[in-house]
Amino acid sequence: MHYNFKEIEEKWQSYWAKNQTFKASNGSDKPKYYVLDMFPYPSGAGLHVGHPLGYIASDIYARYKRHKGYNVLHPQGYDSFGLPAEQYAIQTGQHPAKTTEENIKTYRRQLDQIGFSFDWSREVRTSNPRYYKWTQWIFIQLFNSWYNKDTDRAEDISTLIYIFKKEGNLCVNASCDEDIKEFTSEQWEAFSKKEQEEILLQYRLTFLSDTEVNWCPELGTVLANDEIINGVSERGGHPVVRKKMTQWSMRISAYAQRLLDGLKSIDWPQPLKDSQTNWIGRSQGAMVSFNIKGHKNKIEVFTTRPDTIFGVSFMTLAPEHELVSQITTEAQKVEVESYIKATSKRSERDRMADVKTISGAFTGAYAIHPFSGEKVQIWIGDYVLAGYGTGAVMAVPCGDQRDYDFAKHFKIPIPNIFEGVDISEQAHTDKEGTIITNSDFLSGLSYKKALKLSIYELEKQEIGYGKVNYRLRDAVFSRQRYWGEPFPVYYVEGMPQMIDQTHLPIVLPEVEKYLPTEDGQPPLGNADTWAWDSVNNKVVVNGEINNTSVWPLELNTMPGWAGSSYYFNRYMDPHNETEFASKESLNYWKEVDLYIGGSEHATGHLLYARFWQKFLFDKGLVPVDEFAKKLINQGMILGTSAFVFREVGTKRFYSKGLIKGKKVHPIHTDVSYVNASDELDIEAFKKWREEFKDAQFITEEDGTFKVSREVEKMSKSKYNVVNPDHICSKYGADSLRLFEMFLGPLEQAKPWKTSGISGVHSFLKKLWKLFYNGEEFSISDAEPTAEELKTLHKTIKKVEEDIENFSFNTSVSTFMIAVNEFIAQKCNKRAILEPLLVLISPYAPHIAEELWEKLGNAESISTAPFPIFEPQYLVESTKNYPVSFNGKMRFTMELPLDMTKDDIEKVVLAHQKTQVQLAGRVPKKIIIVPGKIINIVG
RNA sequence: GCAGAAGUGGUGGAAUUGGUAGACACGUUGGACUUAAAAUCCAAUGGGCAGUAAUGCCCGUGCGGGUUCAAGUCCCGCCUUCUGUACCA
Repeated sequence: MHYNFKEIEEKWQSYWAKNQTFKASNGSDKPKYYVLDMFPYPSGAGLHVGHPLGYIASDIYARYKRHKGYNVLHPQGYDSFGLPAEQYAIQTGQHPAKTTEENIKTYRRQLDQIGFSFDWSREVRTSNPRYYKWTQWIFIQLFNSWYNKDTDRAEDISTLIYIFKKEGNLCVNASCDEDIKEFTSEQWEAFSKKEQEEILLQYRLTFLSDTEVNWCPELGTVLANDEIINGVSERGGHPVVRKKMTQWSMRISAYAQRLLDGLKSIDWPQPLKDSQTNWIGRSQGAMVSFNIKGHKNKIEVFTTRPDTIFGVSFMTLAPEHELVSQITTEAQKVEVESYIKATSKRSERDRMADVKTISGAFTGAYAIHPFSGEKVQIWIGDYVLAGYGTGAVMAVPCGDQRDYDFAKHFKIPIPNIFEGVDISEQAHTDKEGTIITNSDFLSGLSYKKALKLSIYELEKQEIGYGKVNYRLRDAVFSRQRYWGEPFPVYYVEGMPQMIDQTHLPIVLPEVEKYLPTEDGQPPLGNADTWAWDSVNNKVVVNGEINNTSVWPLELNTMPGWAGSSYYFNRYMDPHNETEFASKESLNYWKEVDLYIGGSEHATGHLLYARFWQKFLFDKGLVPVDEFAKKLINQGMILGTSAFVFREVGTKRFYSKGLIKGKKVHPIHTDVSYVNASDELDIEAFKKWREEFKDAQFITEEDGTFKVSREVEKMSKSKYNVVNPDHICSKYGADSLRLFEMFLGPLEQAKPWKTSGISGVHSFLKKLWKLFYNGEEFSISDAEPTAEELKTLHKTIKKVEEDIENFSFNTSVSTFMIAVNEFIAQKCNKRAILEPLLVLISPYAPHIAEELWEKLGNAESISTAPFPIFEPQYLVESTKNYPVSFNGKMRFTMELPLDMTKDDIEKVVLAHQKTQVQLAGRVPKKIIIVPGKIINIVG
């Protein structure tokens, strides 16, 4: 009977669904294991073969852990809020919920046909009100919290109010806004309710503020830094400008140090940790304030090199710096203003693209060096960024290349403060091994000592203080979009009020149009029923707004990362209506043991999720402060594009071998019209491209027309997308699963070539045939031979090691070797093939279930115990030694493993081939590593 | 510029602590079966040289050095590609 994968796969997929085979329970005698995939955004294009790669790997691991006796949680869901559904709604008027629902159906069908062992009873969708109720709830918790630096954790806002009442804010050490006024307890009590609210807002972990944001006019929304690539929007490639807006922000900066420290405790890929470390951007240094001659204002700067403070010969402010207009002298006014005008015109993108051109202007003002009292010129220049540090730098041209270039360009003096260092060509940026000179009390000191002493003196003379600075900015949390979580917020006299959590969820209102309103309000501004009745606690029509009991609701929605920042906790208890997850379920599952997903989320989702987890931990809402113990980034699957060559100016196409010397133009052709030997189906191509239906095709001598191949990112526009549906219907899900793993190491980017799938497909056919004698299912209960046991146990050993190391590609080879050997041994013994099926079952579960059932097992193979490796079957008595001469292997010799070195030496030297190799020479040295190698030197 | 990863046959890729480089596949070539095709099976397949042949020799893991009895693997110096990030004071 032949291997009918279609029938088998449908049969077992419905069996698993009907019997809820993979349903996990919150409690078991077995140890727990939580395997998670990054849940997908259900896009309209459906899945291509690149998407399931990580899901297959995690599924293999989850199934393996079940065989190993674990209670495995392996859920799946959808990150279903997002821009594409909204864009589609703008174009067609179709409600995003409907588009999303349809896309999810496609995704589910595609996922189901691959045979994943997901526990679908726990599915979550971020756009479902029953889910985003808890997203809104967490937002409220953040609003009601502040970060106490003394206890180094988030605390309830009531503890802050208590302190304010008791002693004002003078002794409060909090992560908060920078421009906070000091007040006493009496002053606090004297503030109006609104004033108190305004102050508290400066401390809350989510807060409203006027921030410079990345505004994308084309998309009509704000973008986060990680949504911008090279100065344009990640989605659509539209220009992005800076704009001031009142926005919700998340005080992630409060957690900067803990986010950094936490990286040490988690097993995540080093490149990913590095990019988070970079993104957080910790730098240690000092704040220094410089007095300005003739002004009472001071210029605050942050520097990592206070040890070089005597090398300061000028200061540079960002053109946007607030002091610029105040300090510029009459004489310099025209020059400074025209410079500011010129730089503000330059887009962010121009500034980034052009870092070589040096530009700036002198303000005419002077600062006073805090130690030497000398006059220091104050310049403005666009190499200083308004958004980093204080927007001003103390320039040390001898120690910083940008300062050096600026000084050279504007002929500003470059004093040298490094002993014995030549700075005539470039700045000296090395710290180690350099001695400071010409620096008053710092002269003669090394970098380390000078650094310490300079900070000590700054603090003693109250000129500055040591400080740690982070590049990490607070995260803007408002989006001017429709298809996102609404905020549980209404406004009373402009002050935000949280809706009581008992009234959640606040459900997204219906709108006529999904575009921003004509007066520039976000899309929710189009809603008629979007006001909060604070007496009856419900959403009512806008007409009822009376500013006494009915108030306007927030018009922004939350960003895409809101829903994905805690979903892994929700899977633990997804149907709970009273908590986002019960204490018991959280304490049982604790954290994700294995998380698989793409590295593109390094500084987005994976940072925000860690932030929320730490916050929830501080509030005692989750038991651990890192949500994923181990993380693996699966590599991208690339497409193998195909090109045909068209002669320029004609309708003639030339086969790949004939283009030499001709003027041809490559054109992408759809990869489905090309076979494994790179031959084009000309008729199919003509049909596909109407304009070429009468084109001429010049073939090779053998009559074939060959295309040229190139590896590129898999994308619709390159016609190189391979749909898993086609693979499943032609070869089956088990073949797809095996092949995706066989392509190469999980974490590596690798090209897809459909032709290779015949290898794994014929492997499955061979496996099937092991159980059949012609048409008859035939299995023997005879005792296995030593050879058969050896093959089985070396396979068990290798496969187990490979899975533990996530080396899935090599275990597929191991299966092939095993099956090839069993065929050679003509083995059809139950004692061998039954354990073999369990080994293969995580990879190719359908065929394994079918043969397992045919062997007479009543229960699904999915919880059958993993075979135990027994080393005794691999014990060898002899070794086929490679015999090398001067390191080059010449021949092999079969020798007993218990032979002594002396005996081996004697036998080898006596060997006739050894005599031939030596050709009369006497060996200088003989290296014998028992069980490994023999090397004769001489 | 900075950070990270990687360079092995025609292709994807194997190769515990340094110990027989190219496992396993794809592709290619030849053969068997077939009216034919598909499917299946068998054989060969890193490059070069010599030999009728068995076989033998030389060269080979990006490049140049080094350590070692022995290097894809370790050390030093380069080159190239990919990914991320970028005037971060």
